Amino acid sequence: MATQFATQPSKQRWAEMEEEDGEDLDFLLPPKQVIGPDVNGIKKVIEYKFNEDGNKVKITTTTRTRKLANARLSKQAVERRSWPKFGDAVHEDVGSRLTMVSTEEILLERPRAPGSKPEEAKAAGDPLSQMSKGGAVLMVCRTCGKKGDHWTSRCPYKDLAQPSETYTDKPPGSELATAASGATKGAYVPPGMRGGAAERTGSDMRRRNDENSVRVTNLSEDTREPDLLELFRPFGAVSRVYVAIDQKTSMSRGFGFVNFVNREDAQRAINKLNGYGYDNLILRVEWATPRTN
DNA sequence: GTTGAGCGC
Repeated sequence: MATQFATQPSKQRWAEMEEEDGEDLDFLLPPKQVIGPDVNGIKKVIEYKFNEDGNKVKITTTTRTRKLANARLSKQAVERRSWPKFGDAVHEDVGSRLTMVSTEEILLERPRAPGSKPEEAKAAGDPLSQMSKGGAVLMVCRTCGKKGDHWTSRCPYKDLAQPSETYTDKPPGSELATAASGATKGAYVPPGMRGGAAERTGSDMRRRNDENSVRVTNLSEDTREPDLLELFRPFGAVSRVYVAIDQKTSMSRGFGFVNFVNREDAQRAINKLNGYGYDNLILRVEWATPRTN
């Protein structure tokens, strides 16, 4: 090759010619042909090109024009186009095609965007304090301030008294005590947890927190521990949140546990959140049986 | 249908 160039410097290889002067060779090709569009909207374009090897190639492109797309509309759709215009388009010609672009601002927020929860929880500290947060959303619960999850009327916390934080601030006969005792019926209470909390002595209350363990099942697979904490925190001090993770797939197994410092808070959470729709699923919230090891 | 990890004298 090198010697070729040396003896015949003006002669170039095909490949090089095509790269550098390819456009100039187009005159060697037959002209581009356009056929149609026919009655069906089919349009054919026949072109000729040189391929990589320098050979002439015929390229046929078949396209459908918009006319065909219209022709394929249902008869009803076509008929609708002849209807008189109404509304803002009332002054338009019958045959005119008018597309209205809404200027209304519609803000959509993914209610549970991945990773949004922990920061939000950290920043707000408490879901109840999120009420003061600004921002345009479609749905903001006026009771708990949670956005995009439920309306005020569906809020699981809506008729909930302030969560109890300590053991000593609950006078007997208060709304809290009433709610706790009234809600007990129907729900399974493990033997170790039976009996009113008010009757408990100081030593009973110093039980391990695991005793106030609440099992949450039917969680959506993208529910994480911060989400559970956010969901259960309004009922009272939460000592532990756990979401079971499949070791193989590292996906949620759809259940978890929440431990409350106070048993009665756990009971109220069970009463309020069992059967509560969360992420399109109906939660099951019950007392957890002690873990077996 | 659905009930947790890991520690290791």
